[in-house]
Amino acid sequence: MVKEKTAFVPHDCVDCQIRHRAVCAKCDVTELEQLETFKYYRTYEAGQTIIWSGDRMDFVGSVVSGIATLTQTMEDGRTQMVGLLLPSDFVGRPGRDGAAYDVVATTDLVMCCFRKRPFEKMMAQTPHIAQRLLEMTLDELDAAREWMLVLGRKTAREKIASLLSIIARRDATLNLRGVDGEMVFDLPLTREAMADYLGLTLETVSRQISALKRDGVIQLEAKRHVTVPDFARLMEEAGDDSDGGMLV
Amino acid sequence: MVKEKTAFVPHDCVDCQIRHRAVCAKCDVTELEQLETFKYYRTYEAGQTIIWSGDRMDFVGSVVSGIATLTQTMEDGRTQMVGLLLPSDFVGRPGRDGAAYDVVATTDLVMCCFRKRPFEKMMAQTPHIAQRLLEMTLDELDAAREWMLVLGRKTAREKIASLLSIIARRDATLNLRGVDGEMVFDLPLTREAMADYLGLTLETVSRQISALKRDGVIQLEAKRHVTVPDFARLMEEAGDDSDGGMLV
DNA sequence: CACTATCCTTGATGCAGATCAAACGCGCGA
DNA sequence: TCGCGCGTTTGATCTGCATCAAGGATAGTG
Repeated sequence: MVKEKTAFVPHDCVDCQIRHRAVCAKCDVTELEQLETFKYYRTYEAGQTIIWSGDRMDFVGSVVSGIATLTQTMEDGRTQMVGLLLPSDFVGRPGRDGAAYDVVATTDLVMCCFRKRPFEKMMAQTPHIAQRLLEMTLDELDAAREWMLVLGRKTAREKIASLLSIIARRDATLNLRGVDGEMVFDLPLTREAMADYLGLTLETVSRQISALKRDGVIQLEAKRHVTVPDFARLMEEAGDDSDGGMLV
Repeated sequence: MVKEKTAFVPHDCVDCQIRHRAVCAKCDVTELEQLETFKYYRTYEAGQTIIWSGDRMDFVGSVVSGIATLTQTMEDGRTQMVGLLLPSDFVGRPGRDGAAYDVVATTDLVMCCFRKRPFEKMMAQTPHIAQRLLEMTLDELDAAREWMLVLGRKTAREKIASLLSIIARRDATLNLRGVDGEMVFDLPLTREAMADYLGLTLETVSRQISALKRDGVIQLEAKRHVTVPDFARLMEEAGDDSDGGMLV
């Protein structure tokens, strides 16, 4: 891991990269100005825990850049990832003081934080914020339910293919590319993190990735760099119907 | 199944049983009156499908009485339950036209429906509704994530114990009883539905229930009537920490 | 009353994925 | 340059749950 300080530029909301997708997406200029009065930025290094489950939270916020995971852990150490936080995703729950999950940065990460009390107060008065947060939460709920099908009913191979197709699709949207033909991207997760996401062991993840590679569904270089020659094929392997099951 | 018509009394919002927990919980009298202009009731029989995945939805609504399930199905027939709808739970997603899941009544059921367009329009103008829906959606998201841990990391025995403890706890809150010592309730689901919830086969569900009975964790009469002599013991079997992991 | 349909239980067997174990490759610091 | 640590791969073996198969209990029906 390169340890030089990531260049970090706190910025105005007006030219924020995640502005159109984050909680503040619907806010007008006045509302943004109000938000900025209790806004601050924080950076985290790859591997750093951002929030411990059970901790008191005094902020909520959005991921600006980087990737974080949301995980639950049982007493005996079994862990399950329950969410993957990408740029623009929201962290924290207005109206609740304790954190329900561990949040860990898997890459260097920048968060746009809002002090919790003022944010809650503003949310009560600003329908735009509550409305946007509702949309985002409904999307997350759909994603969680999609994931329940993966966890409950798919085979190890299908699970891996599902994860790859999600990452590929997300990466494509983020970079404004289409979802067809050849796709190339980097895995943002270790084998262990993938296992935690999929309810598998890291050995099984490794084996199934090797199998998909052997069968020509994917190619990979340097363990993390993936090429999908035929996305439809990957979708088939995931057990999804061809259109990706995306709803409007 | 007794086929006589369930007595059904459509009623005013003011004396509605689920009023304080449903989407309309925060509405004042004026808002309730407005809601009533595009409200109607529908009844369904046990086993009836309320909504087919992919169908166009022209209403949203709340379960008034009875129980329904939310399920996803893969092309080859594998199914996963992704939600259990109890009285006061919300059905449908404002802003989306197609249904994402099958909704099936597992008992006779009454729904309070709102025509979708007027509801969406009112929601845009009535912060109370969007705020309440946000709270409810956040709760569902937490439940879904809790369930991801169950699906991804728990053993069959733990899964069954988890399901039983959820039903027991929910039943206790519904009937204003405490969560300690002996608890008695009826299973609202068939073995097959439990299997679909837990990502198991119905045979495994049956075996594990028998095992829990044999080990004295539960007693049961007539296949569906459950007595839990010691709730803490059940929680242990579920692999949860003793307090039930409930957050404020 | 037998007849049928559901729902449930129990048994025998097989297999997908967990577990245990070893070793590889690469970047980094000494 | 060597060696160490981490992420990863691969192999051997074990096991929890699925699968296949049969039969029991209960309620509704002709």
